Amino acid sequence: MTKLKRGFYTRDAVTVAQELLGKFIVRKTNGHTLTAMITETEAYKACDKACHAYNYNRTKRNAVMFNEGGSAYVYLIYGMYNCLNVVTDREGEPSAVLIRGAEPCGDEEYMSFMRYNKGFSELSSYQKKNFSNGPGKLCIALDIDRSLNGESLMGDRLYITEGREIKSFKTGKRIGIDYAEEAKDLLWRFYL
DNA sequence: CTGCCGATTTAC
DNA sequence: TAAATCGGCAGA
Repeated sequence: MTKLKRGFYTRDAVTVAQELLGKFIVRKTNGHTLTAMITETEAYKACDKACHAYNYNRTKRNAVMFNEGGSAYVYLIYGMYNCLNVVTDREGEPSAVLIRGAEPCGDEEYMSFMRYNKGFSELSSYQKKNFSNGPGKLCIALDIDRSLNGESLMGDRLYITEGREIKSFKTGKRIGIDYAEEAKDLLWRFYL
């Protein structure tokens, strides 16, 4: 599968969020190549109160969001979970796409041990259903943490490739941002 | 330095 | 339904 190039990422976050559906995340770690198909995304932009870089406010944490599109933004939430984002748009325009969910489709066995410390075939149907259907779960399965913050997606450790052809997708309000006032009703969540 | 709270998950 | 658990950030 072809690795996505810079030009894919240097566009508006909402566009990138929609087009990321069906693409494959590839993560190389400890000699393993883990793969998962993206099934759910959310867009975040500077004009949006739910965004870490709202109003172009720059902090130590969100610094990579100001980069040119094409790197990873990984942050810790609730003190214990990592969330993977894809930085989008041009340099100086802080925006990103949160990867909220993905379906395992390559080296499930290794991912299963990362997540549940047991083989994929031993998982209950409940565990399979909840394998990587949330941002924190996804990062556990793919062995992603803040050491990958700022990592180039054009590199070899973490990147995204062309994927499945998507005929249609659903749209909704973003999750967990009730504090964001008027921005909370934006339909910037996309899923299959 | 203090204190609040979050782009969540899981277990009770 | 609530606990777990800690870094980021604002305000003093």
